Amino acid sequence: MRSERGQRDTPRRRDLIEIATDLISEIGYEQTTVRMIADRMGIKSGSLYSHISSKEDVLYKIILDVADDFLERADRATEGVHDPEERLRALCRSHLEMIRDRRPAVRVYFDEWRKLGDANQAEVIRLRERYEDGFRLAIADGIETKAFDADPQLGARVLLSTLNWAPSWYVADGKLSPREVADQLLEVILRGLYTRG
Amino acid sequence: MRSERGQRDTPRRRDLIEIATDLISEIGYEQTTVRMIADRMGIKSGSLYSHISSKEDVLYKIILDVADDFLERADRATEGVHDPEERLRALCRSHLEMIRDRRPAVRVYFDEWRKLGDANQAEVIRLRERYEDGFRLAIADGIETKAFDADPQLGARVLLSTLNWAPSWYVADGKLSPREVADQLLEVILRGLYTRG
DNA sequence: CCTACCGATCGGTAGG
DNA sequence: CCTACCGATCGGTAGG
Repeated sequence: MRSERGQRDTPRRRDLIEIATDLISEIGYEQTTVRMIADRMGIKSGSLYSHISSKEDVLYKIILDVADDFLERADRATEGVHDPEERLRALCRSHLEMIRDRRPAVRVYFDEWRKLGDANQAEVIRLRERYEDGFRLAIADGIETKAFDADPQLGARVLLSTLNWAPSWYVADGKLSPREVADQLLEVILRGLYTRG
Repeated sequence: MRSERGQRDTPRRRDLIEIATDLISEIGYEQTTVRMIADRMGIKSGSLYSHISSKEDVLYKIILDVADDFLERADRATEGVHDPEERLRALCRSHLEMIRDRRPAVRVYFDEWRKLGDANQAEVIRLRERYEDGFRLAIADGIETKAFDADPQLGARVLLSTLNWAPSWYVADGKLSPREVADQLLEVILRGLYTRG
């Protein structure tokens, strides 16, 4: 039962995860060695294994945490918001805020999830689907209330593609806030979805 | 001078590149070993080096070729087309055709370009920028001729994000042709860019 | 294209 | 958390 110690959430383990997140986001999961992580922690590589059970465990922890955070933020942002357009706006803002707040972890989430084993990968996909369904539902609702007019799948595809690609173009340099960017983005996309009539 | 032999474009070398493309697209660059490539060619791993000079050379060849192909197809597709909207339509169709025709190589292009060394990476970025500029120019032209009304950067961002993310959602399963998908996509995005007046 | 091998490095473990 | 190490595997080379 001693291996359970490695799974508990201790401050030292959190350090490890944060250091690993930075490294993996910079040079990739495969190129990040357990020795690099240990070096930055100021310990020997063998000592890592009193905090973790394997290298993949670290990756899984990082990615799962991002998936959860995306979902939690989305839930909080849309709490009590019923208008479909306002829901979409809140979801987009929340998404961009997440990128702003946790850029390295978000990069790992998008770039490295394929490196997980099959079971872990399946869980991440499940969470991502649940997250994206929030967007799809808001768009479908918008169409039902006759505010939008378009293939809901197509509209969701355009919006989610733009958001999923956002780590490549959205730099939180202080010039534009997540709120402003989300509003600009939705101005174009919603106008495209609105019925002409 | 003997190492030059490894750089020439021979049928055997083309086999190697194709096999490597499939492997890398399936399991990633790092996980693909020179021994796996050699196995699929039916030779020993050491013998690979009469065709290539290094593993990264293979990756660079694959990615550079995709970047070139994207550009060539775009040039051909827009030859003599002057209307901005028609140019955009041709560019989108060409992009989706490329994904349909060369999916594994395209995946390597999008997923693995960061694994290249700095110099090679810079060249790939240069070509990608040139490719994307074709889209940006068409949108800017559309705005200048008063057909579109929006921040050209924003419109290009939405369109290019959707296209760059397309390997994740566009499956050429025979149901929808690149032409049909491009038209549907542009219907939403262009409507979003069109001025209300 | 093969045999035979290289130095380096990898993730991970045993036993303090 | 350390020392000391493990078997495995990596990309690549020499010399046919």
